[in-house]
Order: sequence, then C-alpha cells, then structure tokens
Amino acid sequence: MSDIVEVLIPPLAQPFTYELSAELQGRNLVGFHANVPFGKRSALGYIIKQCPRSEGSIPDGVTIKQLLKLDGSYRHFDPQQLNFFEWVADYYGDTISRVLEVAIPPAVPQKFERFLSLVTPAPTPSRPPGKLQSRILDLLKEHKEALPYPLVLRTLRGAATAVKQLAAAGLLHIESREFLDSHASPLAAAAWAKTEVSLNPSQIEALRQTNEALERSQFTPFLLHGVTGSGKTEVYIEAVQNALRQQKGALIIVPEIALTPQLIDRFRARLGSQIAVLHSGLHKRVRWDSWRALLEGRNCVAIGARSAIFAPVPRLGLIIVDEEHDGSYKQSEGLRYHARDLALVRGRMESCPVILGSATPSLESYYNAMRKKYTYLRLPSSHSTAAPSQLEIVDLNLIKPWEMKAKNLSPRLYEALATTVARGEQAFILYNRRGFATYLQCDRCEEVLKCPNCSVTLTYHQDNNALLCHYCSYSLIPPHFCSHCETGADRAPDSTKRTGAKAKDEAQGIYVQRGAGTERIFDEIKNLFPETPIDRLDRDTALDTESYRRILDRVRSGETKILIGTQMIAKGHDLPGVTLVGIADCDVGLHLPDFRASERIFQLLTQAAGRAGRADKPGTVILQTRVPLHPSLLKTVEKDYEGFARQELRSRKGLLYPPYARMLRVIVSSPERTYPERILASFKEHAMHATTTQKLSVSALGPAPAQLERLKAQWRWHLLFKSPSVSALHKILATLAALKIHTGKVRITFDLDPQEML
DNA sequence: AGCACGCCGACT
DNA sequence: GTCGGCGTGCTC
Repeated sequence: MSDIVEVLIPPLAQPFTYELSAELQGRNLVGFHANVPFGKRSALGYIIKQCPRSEGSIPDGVTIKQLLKLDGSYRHFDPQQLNFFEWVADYYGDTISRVLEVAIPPAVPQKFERFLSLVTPAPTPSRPPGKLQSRILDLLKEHKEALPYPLVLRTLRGAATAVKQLAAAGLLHIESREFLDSHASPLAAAAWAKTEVSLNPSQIEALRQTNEALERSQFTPFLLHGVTGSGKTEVYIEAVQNALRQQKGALIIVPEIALTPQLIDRFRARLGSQIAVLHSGLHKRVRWDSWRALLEGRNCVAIGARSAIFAPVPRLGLIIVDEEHDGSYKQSEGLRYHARDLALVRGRMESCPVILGSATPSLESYYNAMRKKYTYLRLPSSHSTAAPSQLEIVDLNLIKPWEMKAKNLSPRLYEALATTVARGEQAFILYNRRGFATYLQCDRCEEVLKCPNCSVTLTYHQDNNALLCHYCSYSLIPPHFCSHCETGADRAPDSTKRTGAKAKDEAQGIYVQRGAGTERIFDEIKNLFPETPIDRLDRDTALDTESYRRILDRVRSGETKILIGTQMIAKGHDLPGVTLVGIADCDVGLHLPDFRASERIFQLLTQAAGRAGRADKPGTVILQTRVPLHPSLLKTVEKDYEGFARQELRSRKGLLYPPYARMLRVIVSSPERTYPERILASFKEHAMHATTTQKLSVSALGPAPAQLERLKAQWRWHLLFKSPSVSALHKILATLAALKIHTGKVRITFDLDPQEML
C-alpha cells in the first residue's frame, strides 16, 4: 500500500495531504521539507505525518496530488520534536505552522567545495616533493581528514601549483564534497585546552545535586542563585561535562546580548569543538550548519539565544538557562513564547534536569523555589578576598541646580570619577536612555515634538542631528522655531506679554531640549574630563557585533577609562570589573505603568552594581536618584535580594499579579481609531459569558488604551485577563480566537504570560 | 501566504 | 466605457 503524507505549508494552519511518488515510497520522510504542487503554483512545506493510504485518511471531496520532490536532501527536524512543537502551539494558542517558522532555521542550499586528501597508501613519488609540496602533505597528515582547498590556499600562500603537481603525481586526491561551516576552521578545534579548575564547596554541592538528576534522567528544575562572580559558569561547564560523560547532549540558553565570541570561546575552550552555536544574527549558513550538525548527531551540545530552545540536541540530558530573569527570553512579536518557560516544558518532556541561573532571579522562579517546586541552589560570592563594594545613594533633591557639576552629574559622582581617573582605574556610567535629549519643547507654547505615528516624544540625537522615534524610526531634522505657536499661540502662558509682537520670529517659540540620554551624559563628562579617554556603549554606537566587540576591547585593554552606556553595560557579559560604577539616573523607567517595573529596576541596578570591584580592588557604586526611598533602590543598596523579593511578592499577592495569577493580554490594533475599543468590548462580553457558563475563575481588566496608544500609525487598545489557572485562560483564548472578526483592518494579538504591558 | 474571482469608484 | 481597489474563498 502506498504512503500518503501530511504537509504543513507555513503560515497556513491546516495540513495538506499528498501521495508519495513512486521514487519516494519506502522512506520515512517526516521532518523533510517538500516542494509540493499547490493550486496553480508550488509551495514549500514540512512533512509532519506519514501513513499508509487507507479509507479514512483522505479528506472528503478532494483529489490528492503527488508529492514529487523533496527540497534538499536533509531532514529539518527530528520527528520526536513534533510533540514539543505541538505543545508550544497549543499553549500559546497558535499553530504548529507558526512554531515551525520560528523554531527551524531556513535551509541554505548546499555548498560544494574541492577537498584535498592524501592518497593511501602513499605511492612512491617519482621524485622528491618540493618544499611547499611537503608542507601541503604535512598539513594533510596532521589533520587526518580531507581539507577544503581554499583553506589550504589560505594557510599556505601560493600553494595552487604545488597542489596541482601533487595531484598529477598521484599523491593527492581532489574531490568535490559538501562544504559545512565546521570545515571553515578545523584548525581552531585543536586549541581545546583542558584547564584544571578548583571548585568551591557550594559549586560542588550544586553539581552533586544536578548530577544526581542527570544520572536518573529525571525532570528536575533547579534555581541556581549566585551573584556575579560566584562561578555560575563553572557549574554550567562542569554539568555539561557530566552530561557528555554519560553520552547525553546539553542545551545552553543565554540572553541575546551575552552570546559573544568571548562567551563561545570560553565554552569551546572547555568543551571542545562539539558545540553548535545557534544565533539568528549569524550568517544563515552557519546557523543552518549548526542545526544540521545537531540533527545528524555530529554535535551534541548547543548554545544559543532564545530560539535555541527548539534545537534538535541529540539525547538531550540537560538544559541550562543563564540569566533566567532576562526579558529577552520572551519573544515580543509573532509567536510570543518564553524560552525559559519552554525550557522547563522541554525538560519535563525529555526527562532531564533544567538549571535556571541568575544573580537576580525572576520573582516567578524565586517563588517556585520557595515553594519547593524547584530545587534552590545558592552560590555565595567567591570574591571573599576583596572587600565588598560600597554602595551610596546621592539624593538629587538635596542638591541645588547650581551646585551640580553638570546637569546630570552630582559633586559626589564627579569627585569619585576624578579620583578613579587619577588612580588610573576605570569607571562605568549607566544611563538607561539613548540619545541626547528626551524631547524638544517650545519655550513659548510648551508644545512637545511627538512622533506622528506613535504616542511618544521624538528623541533628539546629536550624533546625526536628528529627532528620532525609538519605536518606528521616524526621523525629522530638528526645527529651530515652533510651528505650533502660529496656530496655537492662544495657549501660550506668556502670550499676553507678546501681544502686539509683529515679527514672525517673535511670535514663534524656540525649541529647548528636555531630559537626557547617553549622548548628553557623554558630553557632560567629556567637558569635565577633556583629557580622559571616554567611550559610549549603546544601540547607536554598537550597531553590530563588530563595533560592540571593538568598544569592549578598548575597555578590556584599559584604553577606555570611562564608559557611558545604557543597560548594555550592565547586561553585557564578559565585562571586566571596574572600580567605579555610577548610575546617573536610577529613576529611568521607574514610573512605567507596568507591574514589573520595580523588579526590572532592581535587576538592572543590582547587575550594574555587580560590575564594580575586581578581585584585588573593592568597588564603589554611586546611585543618583530623586526617589531615594524607593524600595528597589534601597534593597539594591542593602544587597538584599531576599528582602526585595519578599516585599515585591507581598505586593503582587495583594494585587493578584504573577506569580500569584496567570495573565492573558489581548491587544487589538487598527488604523481606524474606534475599532480596537469596540472589538475588545465585545471580546470582554464573550469572555465573561464563557466565564459564567464554564464556571471559570477569570477576571478582566479593561479594555483600555495601551500605554503606547499609537504605534507605527496604528491605534492600540488592550484587555487583560487574570486567573489562577492557565487552562481557564486557554479557554478564554480559544473562545476569542474562534470569533471571526470580519474587518480586514485590525490585528489581534494574544499574549499569554505577557512581559511588557506597553 | 498567494492567487483568483467579483463587484463598485475615478480617469489613462 | 475600462483600470483597479480590497473583500472572500480556496489551495491536498
């Protein structure tokens, strides 16, 4: 009996059935990409099911077509992964099709290259090989495997003729083979050094516990709580080695920003070249080759950002999520999955331990650890030799404007910078906002320049003399005079004074800069320390990994003495200890209408503070603020994570926010101003109806205009559901998704476990 | 998602 | 009179 297959053509939700052509019969093709005839065209799809043709297996009233050819000769996923993909689709109320889209890297056409190998046994050469010829032969002997011709040419300059001669003499074999990314530098694999590391008792205890779960192949979640420098990475590496010793694979997830060449080198140095690196920012070929290396079992350790949670690690025995509290684990567009949450799901499905590591655990994870759902592992600081860093608050309310050294620099921070620089040490200044000025405002009518597409102000960037929208990238050349004054002059507070003014420029206000950004702070410090090498690290200066690396290299080499930056300087792994960390304004982001604002500030400040101090020198941290009594700030200064968590959990419990409730956020956007509210109002009605008939414990908040009511020229409203049970939220989601909205101009987004509320 | 079919407005 | 707008429906 011939086989039929079900093919999923992203982004279409339902699968289509095809019959296998005679040549393709007899193979299991689940996981392959296929080019199928589809209407009047052809389409690419994934084969997700294969079964013998039988009565019920073909849908009524359709004549099935033949699947003629596969796209490429490689499987794109392991059939066993489908369980996980299905789970993810169900959980987030999305389709498997969309899961496959984000999970599987796009295939890259195979690349062929000429490979050189030794002919064995080596025939006796008619005459002794020349100097270059011998070096070619030696290189090949050294590596045992065939080497790509271009690589040999790069290693030994001018070897082309010598290669030809060797081949003609029958000593060398040249053949065309598929070129994989791992072939690009087989020489680097040799640099695998086995370093002896001594572990402290807490690390040993953490490893003992994780290893036990590993050996039993049992799903066990761990929360590894340890401050910066407590040796979490050592625990990860040792744990992975334990997995490898048991012939098991491992998966390491790190925040996007941490996935630097330095981090990868660190893992490679200890675990060898068997690591596949998955990174959407990488070249397509590298990404696809890494994926394939895992599928084919050539590599069994994967390291990558968010989307690596889908990696086809063979015999998966261990999952590690570093900096588990990091917000970048939640995808904020499309399939809104959370890689840390999925790590736990996958760990359960594959029966393996999952290690969540952080210096400032998310309250969700900490809560689970306190309730003994996770095994709590604490790593104390191992920098016991150095004095702990000193944290000070500078209350900006107590300083008169004329006492400030610069608009954003208190005398205390200035003095600390001066001594640090004088000692030849380094300082970081954190200011978590890009640009030069937050917005421009007319001095006459007080009009603020806003983005025409979004409900935010335009940020002034001095570097490129532009007003920029940070959400839609709208840009404008900064005007000098207010054009609003002409029409709205009656609103000007001092219009009476100016009545009678005839000249146009007198009737118009002048724009003044309000608020600051990293560019501005850079300027202020540069003016005060004109001789000191200063640099800036933010999304505008670190446009790509290359410029990011260059900036960090200058810090590491000691060339840069003061580095000013956004949260990038707090979150960037692999940053050296400096002796002074100044937080120019702790209050940025504090007043956002988001229940996680306090938690984020605490995490950011604690991480930034953790950058101060090296093993040999204690560090100083200076926090400038206008809210000196804010709990996030006080607990940061007291270095009291537990205290902060207790306080914050208490307030979350009172308001029924996570981890005490689950949330579903429904966002509706439309170019039509009135649509979102109307649709959400009807959604709420339907949801409340479902709540009563199905006896669900769900409460609804809203609908309300989103914080960013306008975004990219769309009007946005949202509706929030809270419930102690996630399955109740699933029912609401399904109910609402089933309502067919017959307007083409709206976009409806369901966000389960939302992280951002903007 | 494409691509076709189909029914109403302004204009080479 | 056509060209073309996007609503609706279908693709194994």
